[in-house]
Amino acid sequence: MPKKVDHEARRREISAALWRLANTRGVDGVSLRDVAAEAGVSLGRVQHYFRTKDDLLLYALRNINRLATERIRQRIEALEDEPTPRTVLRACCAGMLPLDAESRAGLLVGAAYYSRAVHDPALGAEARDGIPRLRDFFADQLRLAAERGDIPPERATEDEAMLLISLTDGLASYVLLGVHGPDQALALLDRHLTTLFGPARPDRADRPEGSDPPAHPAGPDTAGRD
Amino acid sequence: MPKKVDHEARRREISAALWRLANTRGVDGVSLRDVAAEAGVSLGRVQHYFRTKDDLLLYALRNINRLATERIRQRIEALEDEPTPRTVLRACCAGMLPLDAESRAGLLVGAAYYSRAVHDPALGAEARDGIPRLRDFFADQLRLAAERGDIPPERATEDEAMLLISLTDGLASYVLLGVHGPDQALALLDRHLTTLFGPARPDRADRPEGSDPPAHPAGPDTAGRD
DNA sequence: GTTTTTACAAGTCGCTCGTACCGTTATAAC
DNA sequence: GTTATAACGGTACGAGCGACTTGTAAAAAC
Repeated sequence: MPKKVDHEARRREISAALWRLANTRGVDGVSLRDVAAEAGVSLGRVQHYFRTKDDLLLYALRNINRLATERIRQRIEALEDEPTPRTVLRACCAGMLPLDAESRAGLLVGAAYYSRAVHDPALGAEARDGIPRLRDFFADQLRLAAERGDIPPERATEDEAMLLISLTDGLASYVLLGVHGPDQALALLDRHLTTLFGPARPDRADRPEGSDPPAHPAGPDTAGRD
Repeated sequence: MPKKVDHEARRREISAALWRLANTRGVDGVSLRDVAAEAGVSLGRVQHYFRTKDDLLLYALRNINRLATERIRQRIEALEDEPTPRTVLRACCAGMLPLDAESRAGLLVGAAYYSRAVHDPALGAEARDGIPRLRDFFADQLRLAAERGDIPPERATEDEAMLLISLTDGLASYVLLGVHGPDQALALLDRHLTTLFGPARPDRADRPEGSDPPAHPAGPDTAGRD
């Protein structure tokens, strides 16, 4: 047999090129030739590693989701040793917002996929299936918060979790559209969390918002700007 | 001069055909020939009324937004003679959700545009400019509510308005994706409004949600199902 | 050293796309 | 009637698309 190459690595390289292009042009505006050129390889190579264009698209979407999940997980682990549910939830939501170039790119590509997923069942299922897991995780955190007395028990529900996810998603999409900036989105998120948890407790390091200051001076989970 | 036709009407007919197709295939998946066929006219006619494809797309988007605005306005006017700010806001938000076939189609097309608007400045501006007006309107309603003592004054802000808009947008996008149904989205919206306004007041006809019932038995602003 | 198989590169095919152009008809102005 | 022009329908063009096929080099297996 001939030289063995790392298939998975090659596929990642190619899908990375796809992201870079889809980032500025949308998924539908990218051809296989574009991807090949961006990746600096031949069209034949792209087709060697992905049977069809849909193959490539699906693979890239899966990886986008995987990376996003990983990014959020790291954000959580980067928190202080014993984070409160509130801090965990804030880190999760912040991870879903386009706060830095990388997450912005990921969301931009995700948005491009979204409009396809709405019509394409295969993509739709892929985009959909992460949500329930996220919701359950959020709900767990809310229940934890209720046990600690941080929030009233009647708000520790899956509905409340879904509300938080939907809100964050809406905030993110408006950042991408340019309706408001990443910092405003974060401030709005904090405002919602404050109505949920009440003003941030003084026995905790995470700061609430005052009347108008930026609401997040330099927390460990605060990403840089766009 | 030859026979005079209603240009505006023709343009509307053609863009209506575009919507019908974009509804199931996305904007990028629709060609001018498709539009012509769907509208039952020749390609030449489409080109006669829209110089380029972008012309058609932009016109259709403007009309989508106009119709959506109109639909919401009608929802508000359909309310009881002296609606509370809460009722008005609920009607607005409900109007932004895909509750019936028409609004679902509109949002589906809007979603298809969204992923283009993120990259295309012209479309982006078009999609963006309605938001501030909506936010201001929401904020006015919140201030009105604060004057009536329905909500605490510190929540009658433009931030709170933006929060409500973002949440509704997120809810809508998840309905389109199939994460949850229209009724669940409405229930979640009501949950948020309840945390804002408190449990629905008994001196008002608008019903709150109980523990699990559909949360909106037969209000005048409750659209049919999908 | 021969064979076999992988990893490509390059070219080609059939198709669809947006756009441009041309021809025809019908009507309003004169 | 004649003419001018809007309102089309039909067709053609060049580009770009995804998919496919073929050619080739090289390394692992024997």
